[in-house]
Amino acid sequence: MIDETDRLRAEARAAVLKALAHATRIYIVDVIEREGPLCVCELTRRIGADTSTVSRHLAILKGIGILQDSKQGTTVYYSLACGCVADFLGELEKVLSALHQRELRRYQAAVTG
Amino acid sequence: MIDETDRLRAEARAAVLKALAHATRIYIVDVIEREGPLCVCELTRRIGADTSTVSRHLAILKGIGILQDSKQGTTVYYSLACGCVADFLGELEKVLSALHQRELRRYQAAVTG
DNA sequence: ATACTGTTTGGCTATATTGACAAATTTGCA
DNA sequence: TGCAAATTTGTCAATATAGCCAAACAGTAT
Repeated sequence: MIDETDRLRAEARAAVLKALAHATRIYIVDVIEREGPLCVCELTRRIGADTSTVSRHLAILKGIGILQDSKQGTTVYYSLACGCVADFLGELEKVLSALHQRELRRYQAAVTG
Repeated sequence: MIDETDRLRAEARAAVLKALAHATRIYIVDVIEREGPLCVCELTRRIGADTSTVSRHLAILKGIGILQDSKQGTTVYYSLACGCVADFLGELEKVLSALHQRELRRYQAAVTG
């Protein structure tokens, strides 16, 4: 049976991945990483969903510790809680392009017969 | 509104993250990365779930292109389809420990008052 | 106090995910 | 041919997730 340490590690990793595993949330992290802190209303404008929906996505990212918030008046700005996320996104992008390469090769092979 | 390119990138990233965002699946990838190709029955033994459940998790990972399979008799061995996954797991681990550090500091701050 | 803006939360429906069991499939072998 | 082992697939119930609307909440200014 699976080792207890391995199981706990798998669950911790899965929790972080789950927090990021949504197009809206990964977009939020990406755009904040590129442009710096943004408020809920600005993110809502860009995403085009209900404010409440965006707020809930932000709460998830804050909950896991990836984002932090700071209030200025009625406006809440969200920013990255740790720089490590940028490297993570970089590796994710590498995985993505590797998978894409494989996809292309498989397609070539299928066409070539 | 959100840029079309950004939206597509976010969805592609989310798809990969979703495939990995489950304790059982991230465990599977991790153990195969450490020990090499393993068959469904061996993985089932370690995970302790129904064979059909494990098989479905494997199908998800194969579907996104992270794993590949090869049949030997009635046995199916699953292996990593690309080495890039190891680096990805490494960065994930860094994120995790950074979040853990923050957690600790927050705890310290709470105790110290 | 009232009104206004920005944000979060309650409540609900719709959809997706997970996991087990049973049944079907594939392959090897007597 | 027929049995056994390994794996996949059909089906379904339980649970989780996502989204919206409406309502509550927090600041700011009139």
